[in-house]
Amino acid sequence: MKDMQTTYSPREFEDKIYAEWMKKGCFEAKIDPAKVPFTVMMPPPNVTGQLHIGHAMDETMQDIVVRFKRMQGYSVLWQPGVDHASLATEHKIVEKLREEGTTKEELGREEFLRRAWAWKEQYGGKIVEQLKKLGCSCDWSRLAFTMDEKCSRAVREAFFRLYDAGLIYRGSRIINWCPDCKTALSDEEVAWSEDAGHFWYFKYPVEGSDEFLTIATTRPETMLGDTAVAVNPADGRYSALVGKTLILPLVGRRIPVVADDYVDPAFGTGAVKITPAHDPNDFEVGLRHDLPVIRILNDDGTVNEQGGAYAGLGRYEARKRIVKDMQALGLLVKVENHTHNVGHCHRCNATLEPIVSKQWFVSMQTLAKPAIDAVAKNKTKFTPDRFAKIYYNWLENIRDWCISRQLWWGHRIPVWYCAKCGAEIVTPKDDPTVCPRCGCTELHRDEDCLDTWFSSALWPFSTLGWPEETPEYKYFYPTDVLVTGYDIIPFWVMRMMVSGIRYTKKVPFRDVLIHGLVRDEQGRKMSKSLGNGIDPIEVIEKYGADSLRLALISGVAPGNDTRMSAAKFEASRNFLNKIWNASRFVLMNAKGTDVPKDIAGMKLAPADRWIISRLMATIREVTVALEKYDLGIAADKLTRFAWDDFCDWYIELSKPALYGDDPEKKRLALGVLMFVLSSLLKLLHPFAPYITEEIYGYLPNAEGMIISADYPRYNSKLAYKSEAKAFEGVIELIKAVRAMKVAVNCPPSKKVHLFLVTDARRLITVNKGAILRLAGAAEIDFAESGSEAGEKTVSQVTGVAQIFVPLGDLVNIEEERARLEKEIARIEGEIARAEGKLANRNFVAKAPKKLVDDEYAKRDKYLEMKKMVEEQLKTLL
RNA sequence: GGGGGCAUAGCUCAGUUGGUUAGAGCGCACGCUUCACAUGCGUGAGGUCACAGGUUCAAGUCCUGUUGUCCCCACCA
Repeated sequence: MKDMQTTYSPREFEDKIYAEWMKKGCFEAKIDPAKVPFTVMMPPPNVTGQLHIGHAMDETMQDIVVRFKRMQGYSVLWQPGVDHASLATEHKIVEKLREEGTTKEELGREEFLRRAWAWKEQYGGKIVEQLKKLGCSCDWSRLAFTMDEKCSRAVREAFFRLYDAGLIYRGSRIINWCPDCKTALSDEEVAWSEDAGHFWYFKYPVEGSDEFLTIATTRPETMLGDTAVAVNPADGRYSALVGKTLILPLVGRRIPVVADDYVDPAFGTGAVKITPAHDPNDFEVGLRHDLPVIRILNDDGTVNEQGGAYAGLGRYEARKRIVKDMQALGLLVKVENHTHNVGHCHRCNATLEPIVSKQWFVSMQTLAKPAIDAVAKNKTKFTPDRFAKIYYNWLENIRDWCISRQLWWGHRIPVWYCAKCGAEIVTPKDDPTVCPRCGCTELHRDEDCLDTWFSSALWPFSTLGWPEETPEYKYFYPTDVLVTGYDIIPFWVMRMMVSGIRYTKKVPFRDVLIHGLVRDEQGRKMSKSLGNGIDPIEVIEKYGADSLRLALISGVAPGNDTRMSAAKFEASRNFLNKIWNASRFVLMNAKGTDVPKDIAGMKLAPADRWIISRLMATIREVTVALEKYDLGIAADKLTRFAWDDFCDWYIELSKPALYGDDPEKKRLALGVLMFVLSSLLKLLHPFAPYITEEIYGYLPNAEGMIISADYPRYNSKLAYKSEAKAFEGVIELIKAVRAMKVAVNCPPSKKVHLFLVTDARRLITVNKGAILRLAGAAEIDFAESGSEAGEKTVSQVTGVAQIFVPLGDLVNIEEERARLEKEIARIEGEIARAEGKLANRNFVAKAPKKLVDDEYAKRDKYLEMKKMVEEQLKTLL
């Protein structure tokens, strides 16, 4: 066995260890009837995507839970996969085609798709390699893709079932149209921003009079499609005009003035031009008043033939010309600056146009109800539970979901139209060839694709083979926990719940663990335009994957956003370096000593029992925290135990035995060190899999790999509560001596002589070596009183002993007296606080007895301490 | 307009069903080449837990309100 290197250098072993895990099939999910399954579905990253820091956090959280459960003995499936991301991917390919000087239309659908698949094969899946670097322990042999055969079948089946139930329909509605991507977007895909714009006031002449009606608009070009002007029925200013006819300027169309509650009399002029084809509210008004719908824009955002003289102009050019022309006619009243919310394409950021268009929709209301109930009845629980409110909020106000996209990369809508009779044909499996209504064989398939989220919504079961009742599906479904960010609750969580319940009659997951966003050092969102993103792969190269993982979950409360910076990676790296060196220390000394099998049967010293007691407490705390998905708390408890208790105290406490000449004591100390170290490594493994696996490999006779080890379990026989508490007295004593030395400027290297007045002579004698070493003392004498230490002494009262240190000329009597007076003041404060509480009759009567007793004991302890310090002070007068 | 988050040490944040003296990391001060580790060790300074009420024997924690701040939804043309 080679020795460990002096510093933690993750690059030396991380890749090697991952390769070993893969080689041994450590992540493979097995259907094992003897075990309880535990299933997690990885939110599939975009196939063309790069791992960003947000993914890294999401995947780290999943990996921690999954490794924990695997070690606990569950049969774990962590299902990985990637998403075809229809719009994002098609956008990239179109860009590339543009660079080559061609377009998708020129290539044609078939050739375009051939290119897209080739591109996916070449550039896709890079993210899989990045996930491996992070240490993700998913079952790669089951890697799924939302467009693979399995998932495509599920999509087809799901579409058929909804269509068959009348829950999918095709209709003309106002949708969000991206003129650059030339596709519809769902409401959820719209990115809103406050943009500076203008408010143009136009006069529309009233037919057969000299009057005008003034309206205000932010999009003058849409006037080409106006088919009415609306006013509020209660608005006295305009009541005479209701029912009259206006002449739409520039176009000459006769349009009515209608009364509708939708109009806010206090906003603008109180009169609204109505363009049913290009505004969702206007569309509704149009339906109520039976107005014509005149679409004036082409798919690319240019004005169509309805625009008369403006036909062919781009939307902004048309706007300019119309304003100019209105002004020329004297119909422009005024222009105001106006900032308003404008929708943008989440992919290309182009300003969206609301356009009336024939699209496919899923009616959501009936589907939403069971999904709401499932959470209300706790069949699925959100962690933290406040996110259930957000979920309800969405589902209770749900609108129909536009699922058609004018794209080619994706699941083509499985609807055929008969060329002869126009019948719509939808089948669950095979493509139809004959119209069932008229027998015609000329069928045309719908040109459009489904929204990517339609297939993502099926992810928890499509990956398991649904609609087939595969063994995987039966064993691993429903899944246990879904881990994702709060930003995709509406896109994904909600839709998985809806589809899962609809198709499988079961909730797709029992828990939803929601996390926040990773922000930059200044709390800003990371974005390409700001260039403030942190590349997780760079972090891994510099600090190691384990450091990255720890940094991402430490000090973060569930669901909260977190800021990342180099300081955090360094802190984690420093901690892991500490673990590395502590392990190195133990293993260097252990030289083949095995981890003892029966720790309780050994003759343990007080310090041993203390560290084992602390270990047990930590096991319990960490396990409880992990079961509640409190990853930040779990990591904190582990860090405190590892660094403070084990490294700073126990290792130092064990040195006298290790370096002493009693082989039995040495053997015992090594046994405890090995036991605690191996337990610690296991506890830490879900958080920092690489370093723990690497160190585990250095343990003598370590059976296999740490990944397959059992997670440590709390053992009440090893709790040693009262003994551990007693030993805290020794720690307190050591700390007191150190502080005394600092207070009187005694150099640490100068060993002092301790005189102790104490009842705990046995405890101190047993731990004498450790006390001498850690407190920086040369000798300990027990005394009946401080005077035995001489005239000039520094003293301190602790719970276990009264400490006297003769420090000769080093002691400045004045300073020491001041120090003691300060100490008395502190003690008096404590006494006053305790007595105040005890003077409260209600406290004594109503608080739990233990608390009251503790308070009495505390008061008495401080009264005693005060007496002792006062006596000491007298000797200095 | 509707909903939600946050407000705790100089900075970034924890604080697990209300219960000892409110914690960590970084920073700061002083001191340490102690044979695992200076990516370290020891000691310390630093907090009226945003504000005002309330519930309770007991509130950083629960309730109400106020202020500040951030986010999501809605989208007044």
